[in-house]
Amino acid sequence: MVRLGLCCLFIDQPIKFRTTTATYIGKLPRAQQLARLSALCLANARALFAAIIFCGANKIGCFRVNSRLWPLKTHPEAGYKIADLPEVKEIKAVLSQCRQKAAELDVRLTFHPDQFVLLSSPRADVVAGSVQELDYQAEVASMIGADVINIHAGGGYGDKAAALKRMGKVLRRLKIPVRSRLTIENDDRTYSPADLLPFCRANGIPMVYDAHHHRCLPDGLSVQQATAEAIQTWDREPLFHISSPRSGWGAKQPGWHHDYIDKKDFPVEWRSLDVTVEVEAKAKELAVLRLRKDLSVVTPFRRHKAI
DNA sequence: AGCGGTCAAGTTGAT
DNA sequence: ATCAACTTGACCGCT
Repeated sequence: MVRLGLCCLFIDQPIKFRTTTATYIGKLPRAQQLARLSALCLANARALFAAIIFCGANKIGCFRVNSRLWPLKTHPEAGYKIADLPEVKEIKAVLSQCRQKAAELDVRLTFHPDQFVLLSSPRADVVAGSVQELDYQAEVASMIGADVINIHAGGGYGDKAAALKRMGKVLRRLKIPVRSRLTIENDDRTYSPADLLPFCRANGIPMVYDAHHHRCLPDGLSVQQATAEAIQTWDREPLFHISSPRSGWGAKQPGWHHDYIDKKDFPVEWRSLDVTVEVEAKAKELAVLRLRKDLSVVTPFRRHKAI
């Protein structure tokens, strides 16, 4: 019943996503920059195709796509349009194959923009950069058929209600490809499910429920309550996150991720649900495969609702 | 081939 | 003040 998801990388499979640095790219003439970036984008498109094949063959029903699939896409100097890359046709063709293969194998695709994407920041430049990054990820998401772009609510800035209000105003200005995919996840420091659920309901944003973060930042809601309320915010298959603490729940840093998932950390309330659970564990595909074995959950042939 | 230094970005909490 | 974490170590340049 539960669809397990793999996050971004492999440790055992020879599937690698490549990247570069702005410092290195900045030393090249523009034509060489674009040639280099083009090669990376094409290599990453092919790696994504291989990742989808692997997931399909191993009954991993979801794959989270690396934010750097197109490296430096929104960088102020090195940034580029995909149409400017010499191999744009090949890149688009492979990504189209990714979409088709993911649909055929029922591998759900998601994005999780990194920590710099903050719609609640009081700084206009931070919000503008965040929107640019979301536009980029939505461009790729549209090409490959990904239905989720999941972010955190950001910092508290000493006044969480004001921060959420700022984010609410930004939401109304997002373009459809971003807005229709955007989800918000509870984090382990600032925003609990109780903080986010009213906001998500009011704004029609699905909430990604992370049970590990919820344990790190409790709010009076039980796992069962948070689960039920999170599901209510979704108009398609809900998305949850699971991870285990590196050094136990009593450690100073329970938020740090372990290599694998301790099956006791997987909420029993989730076992019979039709949901996607992304596995955040450093052992990557090995952790997903071990967790499925531990849970004796077989990913069924069940399609999620695409956008 | 191996290894050390470096990498765009924001915010938080530990040290 | 610095650092590590965050969805993730990868890459360049020197030896």
